[in-house]
Amino acid sequence: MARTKEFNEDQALDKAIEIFWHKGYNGTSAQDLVNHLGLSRSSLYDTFGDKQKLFVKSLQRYQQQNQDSLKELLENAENIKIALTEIFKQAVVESLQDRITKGCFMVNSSVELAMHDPEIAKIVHNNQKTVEDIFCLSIKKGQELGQISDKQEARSLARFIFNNYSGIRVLARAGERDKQVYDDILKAIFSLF
Amino acid sequence: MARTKEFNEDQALDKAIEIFWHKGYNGTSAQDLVNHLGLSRSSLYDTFGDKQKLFVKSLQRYQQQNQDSLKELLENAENIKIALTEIFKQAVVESLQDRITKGCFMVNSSVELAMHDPEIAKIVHNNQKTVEDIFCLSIKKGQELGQISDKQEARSLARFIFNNYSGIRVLARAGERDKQVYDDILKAIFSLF
DNA sequence: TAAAAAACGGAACAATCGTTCCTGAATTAG
DNA sequence: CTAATTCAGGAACGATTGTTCCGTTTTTTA
Repeated sequence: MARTKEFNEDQALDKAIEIFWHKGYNGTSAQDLVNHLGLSRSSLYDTFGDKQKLFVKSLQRYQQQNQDSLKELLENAENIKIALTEIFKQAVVESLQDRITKGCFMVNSSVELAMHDPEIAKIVHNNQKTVEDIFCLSIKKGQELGQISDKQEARSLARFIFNNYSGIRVLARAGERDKQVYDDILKAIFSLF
Repeated sequence: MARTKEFNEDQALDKAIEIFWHKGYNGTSAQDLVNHLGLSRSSLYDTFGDKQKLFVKSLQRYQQQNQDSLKELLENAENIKIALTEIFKQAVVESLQDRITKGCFMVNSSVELAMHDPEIAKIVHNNQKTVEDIFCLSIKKGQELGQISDKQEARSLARFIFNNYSGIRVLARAGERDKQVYDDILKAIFSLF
């Protein structure tokens, strides 16, 4: 009876992620969304409700994507320590090649919105806990395998890793383009493992 | 001949820092500024030009205040390593007692604006360089005094410290209130020194 | 073919945005 | 006292904000 949906909702969400990530929530106007998603105003509002709902969906999708790839990367790793360094090196590569420096969508949203929007705060906290747990489990495994020093508790190391990941993403968002700066930080971080 | 200025410009700037810090640039309206600074719309615009100029002046003042106190703290320290841990412990205390979690005004501004406002980007980069240098000099001194391990280069450690400071401020901004989380991070950081 | 739904384009909404301008009162120094 | 300047208050500016609504076209399936 009815016409079938033409655009893929997830593809639209990926577009939304891009522009929210780049410009932030307050910096992105409804017109920006229309232009970037390639949808009409009406379709956009019919499909996603309003700007805030669209943002929340975008952030949740981003979170899921990142957690999945992180999990996969660490679970399939032969050497946990090497895998962790690879994750950071990858973040550095992205930061350097990013012509429009976007940083991390989750970090950006934390800073901009967590404080004023309880729904965003919930997502941020959930992300923090989940990522921390992923790190912690892997580090424990690495310690059992003798790949990572067990001088420090796994939980402490996981939180430490998470903290430095945030820091690096802020650095990238601030526009740092000197590879040496990142390399210095990475050197210090992984001298601990 | 003329009436003298009644309000102190620096006091007004301190008020501006407060609200910009709390709400961000885009989140702070002209009306917010009028209410919080206690100035009339006209006085505000006569004195500071426009919103962007006021923001820049606020951020510059914040930067100066922080760099001064950081410099003083480290220069007067007997033991550099202890002084560094004190700086971080202080940041944790502030993060925990901050009922409205503000994080760090400089970090917040980096994330929100550095990418879209070249003037802010300049301030952010200048701050990064300056703070890094302050850390680096002190760490060198600490290494010469045998208070800090010289296994790592001072420059690398300075950048590492800066990175973790950013991370912690993001964590605070995101609303983290569990002291154990901060303590775990600090423990890991300073096991390196 | 007819009904149902999807999508578009665009007009229109009230609200808020940053900013400018004007008036009038307050205060100062000559 | 007078001229100059600083404030407050508020009206008003055009622009932009997020959002709603309507009319039309397109596509689908029963």
